[in-house]
Amino acid sequence: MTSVDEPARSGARTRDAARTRAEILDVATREFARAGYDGARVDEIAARTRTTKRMIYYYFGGKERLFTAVLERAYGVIREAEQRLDVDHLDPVAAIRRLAELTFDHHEEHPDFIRLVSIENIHEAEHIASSETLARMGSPTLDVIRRILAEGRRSGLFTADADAVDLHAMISSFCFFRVANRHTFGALFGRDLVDPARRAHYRTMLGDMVIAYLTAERAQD
Amino acid sequence: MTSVDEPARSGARTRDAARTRAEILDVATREFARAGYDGARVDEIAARTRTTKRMIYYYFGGKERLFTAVLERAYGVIREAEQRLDVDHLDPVAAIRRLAELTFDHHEEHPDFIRLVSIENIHEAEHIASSETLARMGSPTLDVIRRILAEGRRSGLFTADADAVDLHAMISSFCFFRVANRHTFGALFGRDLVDPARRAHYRTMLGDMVIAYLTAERAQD
DNA sequence: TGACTAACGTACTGGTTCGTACATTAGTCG
DNA sequence: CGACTAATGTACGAACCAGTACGTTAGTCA
Repeated sequence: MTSVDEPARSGARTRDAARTRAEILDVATREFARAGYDGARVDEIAARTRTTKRMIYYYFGGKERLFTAVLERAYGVIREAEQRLDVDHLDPVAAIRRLAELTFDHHEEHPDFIRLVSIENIHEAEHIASSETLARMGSPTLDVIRRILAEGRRSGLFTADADAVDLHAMISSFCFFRVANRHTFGALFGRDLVDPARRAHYRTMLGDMVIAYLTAERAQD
Repeated sequence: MTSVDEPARSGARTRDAARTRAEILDVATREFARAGYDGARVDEIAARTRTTKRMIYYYFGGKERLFTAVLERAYGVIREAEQRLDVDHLDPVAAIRRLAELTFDHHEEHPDFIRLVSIENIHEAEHIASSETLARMGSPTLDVIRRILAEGRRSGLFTADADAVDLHAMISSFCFFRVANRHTFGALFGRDLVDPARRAHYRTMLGDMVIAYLTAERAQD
């Protein structure tokens, strides 16, 4: 999540539309992630920016559309990270592991993003549905997974029945749950899934799980 | 989720504390699951029961404590299902599969429960933390998993490095994500994870994944 | 440099929503 | 059967909160 520049030359208030917009988005991301859509307060967002509530309506047109803009930017960040990934030089096993680790790392580093996705699901993805930006934004990862799976199957390493979208769901499940549900899981089972001391363990476990699934022999359905 | 009895003998309004309480809980479960904690409306819950808002405060003392009561009952339902499970007669591989399928089925059949857990995580499990009922309520599943893993290791079927809590997290991840994130996942990747036509596929995939992980050979850490 | 517009601020409103004060009735037990 | 209490209903208030009407200033370009 790109953050806003410094106070813009020594105290003197300057007009800067881009900066104001970005600052509102930054603060709104935190506020929506903190309290959910209905729990978030437009006044609170305004108070934490150097501008006023009026500007939120001026630039975004309302709470609903502000939330949509927040989502668009948050998804944009992970899409960028995915596009930067290069696994063409790796063998299929290492490539899948690398890809899974990218998701693992991104989710861990962006808990606000995870919370926003949870919130958006409570609202049945209505904001995504109404966003052209998000509709157009495909997933580079899916193409990468497809290429790796094809190569893995060709070389006889992977079983034939794995689907790219399913595999993406499998990887995301583990990474998402660990961050999204750490509070209830911790409270009920007494284990902090995001404890730094166990980070490497879970990162390895994820790769082991995916590779085991892809390389296991099993009856075809 | 046990539902409330029929209109209580032919129209005539009778006083029945247990029934009123249960009816409020039923309706509140739906309302909180529908809209989240802050999105839920106490007036709306009252309107959908045969009693009034006054009763909600009379029995539960407030919105916050009503939500806690809703959580307690929802968790109680899955704990009951877990306790009914009997896998002692199965071999370790079949037993783990059966256990995973129980979670899979329960999550699919109780989307409201999944939503409540998501909502509770947004609120950082504060209601669970304040509930003695939930604190006392351990997880029977964990004991079952421990027994199966021990048996699996002893017979040489399973690798030594699998932990019961981790395995529970792995199974829950997949089952939870599929239901909780179906909206955003569907909107972004064009696949409905809860499509009945794919139900058997994902149910098998879950078992395959877990068994593959448990039976794979890998370097010890 | 003056006019024009994008960017910004203040103050307010109308509706909503949690919670409660007050009044009432059904069941029960001595 | 009369008194007592658990259970229930009505009406209202006070705070909150999304959104806006109205007014002002900074930058820019002819």
